[in-house]
Amino acid sequence: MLSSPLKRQTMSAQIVALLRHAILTGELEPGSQVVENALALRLGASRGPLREAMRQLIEEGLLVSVPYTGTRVVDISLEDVNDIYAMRTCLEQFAFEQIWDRRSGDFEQELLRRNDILKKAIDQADHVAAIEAELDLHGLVYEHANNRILKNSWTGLRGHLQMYWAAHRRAHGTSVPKRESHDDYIRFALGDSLSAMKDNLRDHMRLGLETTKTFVEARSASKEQEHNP
Amino acid sequence: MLSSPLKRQTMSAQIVALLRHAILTGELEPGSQVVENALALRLGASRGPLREAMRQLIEEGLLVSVPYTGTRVVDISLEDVNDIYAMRTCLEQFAFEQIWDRRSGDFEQELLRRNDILKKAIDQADHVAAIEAELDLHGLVYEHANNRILKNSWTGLRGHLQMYWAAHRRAHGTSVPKRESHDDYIRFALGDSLSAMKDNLRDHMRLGLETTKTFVEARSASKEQEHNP
DNA sequence: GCTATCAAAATTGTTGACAATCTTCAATCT
DNA sequence: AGATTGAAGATTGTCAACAATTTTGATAGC
Repeated sequence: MLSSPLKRQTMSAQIVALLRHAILTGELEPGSQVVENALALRLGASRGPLREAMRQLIEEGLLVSVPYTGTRVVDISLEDVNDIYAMRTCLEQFAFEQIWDRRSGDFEQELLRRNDILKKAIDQADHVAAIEAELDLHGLVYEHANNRILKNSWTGLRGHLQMYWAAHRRAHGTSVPKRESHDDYIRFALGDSLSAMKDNLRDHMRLGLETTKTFVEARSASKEQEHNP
Repeated sequence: MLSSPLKRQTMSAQIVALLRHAILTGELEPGSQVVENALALRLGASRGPLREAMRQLIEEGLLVSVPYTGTRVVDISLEDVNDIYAMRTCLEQFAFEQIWDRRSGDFEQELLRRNDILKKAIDQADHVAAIEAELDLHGLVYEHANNRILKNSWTGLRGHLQMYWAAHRRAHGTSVPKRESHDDYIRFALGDSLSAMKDNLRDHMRLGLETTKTFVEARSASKEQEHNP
């Protein structure tokens, strides 16, 4: 087996991937402090590459830094939830506009495949996999839209959504998505009416927004109590 | 007067601002190589802060880097132009949707003010100022939309647009925007029909796209010749 | 003349030490 | 007690030297 990774990757790049994963899964909790020295030691790297990785994640909006005082994982906020879902509705509708007249058999096949993966994850009560599967399902239309900037925007939104959903799951062990929650989405995505698809999207997002919003509100309330015990 | 500088800015932050400005105005030409050692020396800083600044600009899409071989200012490309204008149309329409029912007198006043600034810059044939003024004019709706993520997306698009237009101006000294080019935009933005505004936006963008596209095509052709002399 | 090989140059990647800044907390003064 | 000061600690910012990698260009062999 010659398939060793060969290390052709720079250390910063590896750290970026590692840190991002840790943040998105909640291994590094939202709002928690990230200390360069400690983290560099734990990762067996020096502070230089670590700082570069952190700088990238800051730019992605996953970390926030105040000069000379510290860096933290971005905290969950109600404003951000609203902004994210509003943007997401806009961009996903746009993505469907872009691909609508050139949807291929490939697209249909892959869409169904990803829905299967989602259902399997839900059936096995694998919450983490279910979150990824749902995001992958929605990601397909962005991938097919053939617009690099749009895809990047989705990647950014996707990260924040994953973080929020993971926090939600940790707080109320319950699985976020229902098994049939995307059957309509699929049907309309493969159907004939673009405007019907857009309507479905708007409703789908409104539902997701409400769910996430109530969670964030509850969380903020309990955080409030922590400071006034 | 106690208002001394007081704003301790970190060196990286200053470099980011400086470099970004240099790229957007074309002082650092699209496609040109950026060498860390030389630049650090010229700026009187060390490579550490410079690398962090560059990392941020890479994430913004203004620089591209290949490990161990070099970093360059992002080059002008036809695909990007198409992507940028498509995204811009989508996002600016979305921004108008968001603000439409709560446009204030403040909004109107500021919109007219920015249009005046644009016209003055055009009258004085100050091309650089005109580019900034046009982008500032379009920026107003994003600022009022009250969505942090949307505003960030605009900032990213704005940067690339500025770079393209600046390159256009340098190539064909001619001023890009006409004096009355935004009178319709203003009229519809302050009018009663959101869908009319959206239509105007679509046309406005199509026009801009065509202009920028022909420039980029011409540029690519002449670049081609450079390699086959 | 063409290709393969290797050494040198150019460039970026990494490290550890040191400096600057902010925060905390205890001691002091009113 | 409450406010003020100052010193110590924690954390990030900066620097210069060194290592790793890729590219380039000259050279030898065919």
